[in-house]
Amino acid sequence: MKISKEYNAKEVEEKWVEKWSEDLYYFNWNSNRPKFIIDTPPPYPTGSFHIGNALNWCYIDFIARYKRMKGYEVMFPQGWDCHGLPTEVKVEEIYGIRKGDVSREKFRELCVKFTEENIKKMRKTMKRLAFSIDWSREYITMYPEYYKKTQISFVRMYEKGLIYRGSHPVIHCPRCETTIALAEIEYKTGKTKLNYIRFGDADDEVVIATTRPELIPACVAIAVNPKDERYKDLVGKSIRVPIFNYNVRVIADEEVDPKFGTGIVMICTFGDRQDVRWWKKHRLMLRDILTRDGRLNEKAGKYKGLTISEAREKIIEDLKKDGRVLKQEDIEHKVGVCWRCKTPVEIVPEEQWFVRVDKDRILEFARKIKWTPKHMFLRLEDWVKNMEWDWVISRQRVFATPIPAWYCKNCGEIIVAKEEWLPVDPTRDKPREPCPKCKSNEFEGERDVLDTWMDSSITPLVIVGWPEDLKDYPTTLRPQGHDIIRTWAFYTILRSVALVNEIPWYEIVINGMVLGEDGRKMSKSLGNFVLPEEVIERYGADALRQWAAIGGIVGSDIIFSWKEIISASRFQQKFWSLLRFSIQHLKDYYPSDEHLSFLRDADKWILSKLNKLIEKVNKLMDEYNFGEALKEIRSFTWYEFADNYVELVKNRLYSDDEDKLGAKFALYKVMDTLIKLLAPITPFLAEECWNLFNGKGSVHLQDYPKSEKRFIDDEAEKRGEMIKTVLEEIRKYKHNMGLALNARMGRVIIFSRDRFDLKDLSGAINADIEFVNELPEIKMRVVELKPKFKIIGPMFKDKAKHIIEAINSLKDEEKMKFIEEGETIIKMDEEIIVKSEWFDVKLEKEVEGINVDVLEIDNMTVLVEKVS
RNA sequence: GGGUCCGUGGUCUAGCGGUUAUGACGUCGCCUUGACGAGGCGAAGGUCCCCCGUUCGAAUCGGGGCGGACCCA
Repeated sequence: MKISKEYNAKEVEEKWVEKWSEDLYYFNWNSNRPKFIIDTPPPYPTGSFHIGNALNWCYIDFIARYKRMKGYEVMFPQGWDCHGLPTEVKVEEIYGIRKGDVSREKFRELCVKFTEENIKKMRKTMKRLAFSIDWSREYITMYPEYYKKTQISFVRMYEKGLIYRGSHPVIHCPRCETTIALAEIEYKTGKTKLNYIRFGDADDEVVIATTRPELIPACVAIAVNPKDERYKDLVGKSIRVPIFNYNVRVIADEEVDPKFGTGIVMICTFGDRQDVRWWKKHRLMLRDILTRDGRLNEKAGKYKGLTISEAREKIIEDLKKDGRVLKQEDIEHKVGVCWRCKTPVEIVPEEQWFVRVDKDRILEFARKIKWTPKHMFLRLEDWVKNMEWDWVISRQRVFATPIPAWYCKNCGEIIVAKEEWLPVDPTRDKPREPCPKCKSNEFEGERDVLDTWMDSSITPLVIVGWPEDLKDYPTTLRPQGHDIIRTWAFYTILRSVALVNEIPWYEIVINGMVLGEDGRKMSKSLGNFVLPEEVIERYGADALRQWAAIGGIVGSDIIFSWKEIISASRFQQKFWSLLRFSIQHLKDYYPSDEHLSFLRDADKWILSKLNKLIEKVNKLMDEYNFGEALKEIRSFTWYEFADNYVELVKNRLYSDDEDKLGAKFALYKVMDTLIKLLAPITPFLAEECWNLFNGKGSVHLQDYPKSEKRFIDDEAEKRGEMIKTVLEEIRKYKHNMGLALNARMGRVIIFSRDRFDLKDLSGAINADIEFVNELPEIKMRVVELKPKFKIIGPMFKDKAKHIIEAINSLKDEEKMKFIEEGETIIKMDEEIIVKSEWFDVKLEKEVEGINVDVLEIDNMTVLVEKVS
């Protein structure tokens, strides 16, 4: 068979994408193998599988493929978290409509269609990247069979009293016109003005400082710090609110910062979360002045209908006319914005659905999960401990799972659907029973829908058969990014505890974010954005996968780097060349233990190193340290196997000697092993090589290599290392002498106490080599005595320095005597016997009378006869 | 302001009590050697952010700075 000289990654990969059968990765509940179930992230179907997703999925796939080869029945499912604002926003954009312009059904339909197209695109990229997903288990949260489960989870939690309807201030996005969760806020720094505004009348004037003058009509109290001497007398007084002419009380609270502004603050319903805290604590009244599309309402009097920023200008203007604005300072402040549309959010009082958050219980369960890396648990802990509010799950949108509830028109009773009624859309369907309280049949369907996290926080349950048939729980592993610990990880733990009183997974592995080549977050606006498709087009999927493995450790952010991609693809070329070489020599060869007797030092050396490599790689893969694992594989392949072993045995392989069987045996073992070790990381390269090398089945169905003790041989390794060292030194020598590396050279004489196999070495350097015991004509001089601190340090502690100084100050002939006799006596406070074995000795040797070059290699002296 | 992670040749990175401080990319020189010129062989290049301490010995441990990233107020 003709094998092309160049490895064409694109061609090979596209071939295997076509050829691989999808059932290669089907999960079977009936298998006897131990189960390994991965709760994979259902991405949001944006239509583009970006490089950050790719990193995450590479890690998952490394684990899935590795565990499969290790004998596990691996479930690698794939879902899509479809619902939510971004799609609604996108659909509104595409069709130039607002959600209210068409019927709910029509709007939902448009969203579904849009999402389906996006999923199709992303699926294609994922297949091209060789992710070993079981596509037969794909779930799509916007379809009734899935959202029915979301609704069941809602009903069950409602029945347990874990979901309730209540009135509470919530975060509201005026652009999206919906409530959002605390976790969905982002903070942005911006400049604003701090306004000093005079409240009250002539006899009791109060100057407050605020960044939000438009909220003056929502002012319900004025607060000062109780320790603030300046305002002692103010507390308890009633002060008039300017323009709106009603009175509010002055209260005292420790949380007022006396250093901010004037130290007097107005409390509004609601300017920020601190206002909410004060409002609750002091049982203040409520003045809700905002409409849900971000305008002021009738409570704001003449400012009714103005947007927040219009109102701010107008009110300041009016206050100025009245001489009530004393000062305006520019300040930096952080403002909470909607993480989807970046509009500043407001806090408004609302009737909403909430999920109770039992912080202690969630943390108790979260602690039972094994976190990789460990410190990521702290992020969750930090978040949970600082939570003040329950989780708001109702949203005023359309494209989401409907809340299965109605309100009785007659008596106002809340009717939550029975499980057997699900799925339902209460805006269309009716309850199947009359109102249990008043027997009325008139209902108002709930128009609010569920937070998308309600869909995606039950994935570990859904993939193992809940609610019909929960087969195996907790699942094994959750892989995800650190950006969604406070959302997805947190919600999933909460829901698992609430629904089945269990942790959702035994382990959670957190991956980092991908940064652009400039080290900043990858984003289109920064121009450092790279698409996986672009990398695949230029260097192939395996190269991208190698980058993912090697670029960083799990948990830390990783910088995208074309250099890494290039060096990955070079490694593939190198491996390909090795494969071609091996195949050429291994035609019709199959390893047999009968060939063990033909193993020479070089063979034993590489086999020993190979088996140690297997041990290391297994351990590293178990720890999800893919980078180290791949580095070990690469450096063994390149620096031990290719550069040295192959060079050493070439001569034997091209000869007719029977001991070429030893070389073939080792060559076969090494290639067979390396292909399998690489399979989880570069599945295409491995499959192509396996197909040419072995021809039987898929490499992905093979067992992962296990280290064979019988090949681990430290003595052989030592001899091999000596051979390798001599080879390298002679290469260097030839290079310095301007000789071609394969040029015939003069006789080589090695003076050494150790003996090793010279046959392959002789072939590799193209020279005759022999050992000698005595080289009487050599004169030796001690050049350096390098102390072995590991020995001397602990033995002599602080005296070590003096002993070393004493030894180094010996005269040349005394040093020589010290080496020959093996010890000497140093006089300090007492006499100390110092052994020469505590030092690394560097000798210089000179030869008289022969025309040779002398090489010092470790403990050997190598003479190279000069040929003129 | 709080928490977490991190500062190692030009760039990125490994090492986390004793190494000649790892490797990649880049740079320079030599070589078309029977797997590989998108290759091979070799070389140059480092105050391991700064200061103080622990120790016989610190890139590595402790303390304090300085700087960066992320998460949260």
